[in-house]
Amino acid sequence: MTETEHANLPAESIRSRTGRELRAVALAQFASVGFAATSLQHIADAAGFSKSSVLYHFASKEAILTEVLTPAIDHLEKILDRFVAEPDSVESRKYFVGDFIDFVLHYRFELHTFINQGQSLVGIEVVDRARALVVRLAASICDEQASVEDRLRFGIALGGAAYTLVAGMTYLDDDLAADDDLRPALVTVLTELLAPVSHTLSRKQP
Amino acid sequence: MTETEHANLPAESIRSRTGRELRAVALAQFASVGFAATSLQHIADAAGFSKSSVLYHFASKEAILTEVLTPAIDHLEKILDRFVAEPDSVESRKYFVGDFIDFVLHYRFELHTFINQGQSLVGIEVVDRARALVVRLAASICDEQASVEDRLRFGIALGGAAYTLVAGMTYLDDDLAADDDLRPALVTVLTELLAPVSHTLSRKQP
DNA sequence: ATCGTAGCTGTCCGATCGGTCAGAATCTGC
DNA sequence: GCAGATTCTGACCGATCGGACAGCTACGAT
Repeated sequence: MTETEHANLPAESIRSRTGRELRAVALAQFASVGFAATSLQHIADAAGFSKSSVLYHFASKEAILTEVLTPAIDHLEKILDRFVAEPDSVESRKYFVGDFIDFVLHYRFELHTFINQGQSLVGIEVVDRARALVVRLAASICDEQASVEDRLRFGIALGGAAYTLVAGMTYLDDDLAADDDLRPALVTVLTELLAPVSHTLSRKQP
Repeated sequence: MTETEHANLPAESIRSRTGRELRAVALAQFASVGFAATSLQHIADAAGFSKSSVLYHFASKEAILTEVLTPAIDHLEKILDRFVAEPDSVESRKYFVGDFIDFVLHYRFELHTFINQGQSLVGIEVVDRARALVVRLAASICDEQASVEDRLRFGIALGGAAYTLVAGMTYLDDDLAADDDLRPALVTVLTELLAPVSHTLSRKQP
């Protein structure tokens, strides 16, 4: 954002600025140490506010999670809807993989949160919605007669991508890489992983 | 275990039987809902004992985690030691992937626990030991000049396998498959994922 | 029968947690 | 400047947590 652009924008309200900061801090903590291990006090401390201030802006801890995850889940739903609306083809597969990778790169922390903690967060509406989307995603990539290997390929692609962009970063000496470097590599690896699966697909879940 | 074998074994002591049951229940819960979200009371309820009984058998919650994870980490260390002790070759790689897959299949819940919750459990000695092993594993598969794609391949292989055998099972209609079916599929997929990496390796970490 | 020990339990404790609420501080529009 | 609204805060609450500890029961050895 250049100085010129800044001058043309309305000043951000305190409420939306504080809310934005709190959401960012919360998401980072949910993704790194988990929802259960993230306390409101930790979020408050990391953002430089009081716990009461956190609760002024969000009705509850769960409400924070909902606000933090909803944009990602909305987006996933959108690209999945588009994918299943088209007749299955190598082209539509390819297009979807591209969409999915952009999604993963953009919403890596959200993805990591609901993928790796989904089981402990069952019953929370936004997480249940995410889980339903994953089931639908699985069904659109692997049909009911999918082989063990196909299912593994899907699971490894999804879980591996979710893991390696977030948790995996803590195991390597450096940050993983810039998105510009990651994207082509992800395309290569995920395309390769899922390529055999595409040859066995007989139908797509609507 | 046949009846004959049973007759030749000393009766299991109450202590070791109770301890075994508690460990099994704890591991299942640590892997499914996470360490932080698993309470001693939950473990006790699931195993049919009181919380005090849990603490009679284990000094603390952390002590349970240590006892539960140590066998897996010992085993991972062993196969990794063996791998790095040999000169790098396609053969030793192949052998290691086989060892690793057996490890993953046998210790899937332990792996899932320390892979996906490592960050929230930093500072716990057994987890730090596991994390150090993963760093060492990464270094033995990817050298310092590893490409972005190689690192991704490693991360997706590790994180994906850890995820799909545990959490991934909750997203599919059925249990994934028997180990006899899983193993060859894992060999295929992980070998394929890591095959390009093997061609770029220049040295192994001792 | 008696004693010591293993195994188990309920009660209690201090700490932490998510959340409530009243009040103070700051901001905004007139 | 003033009043009202917004934002922020500290004190407090009940619930849950990991863990300490005393006490009970059952069992095996003498």
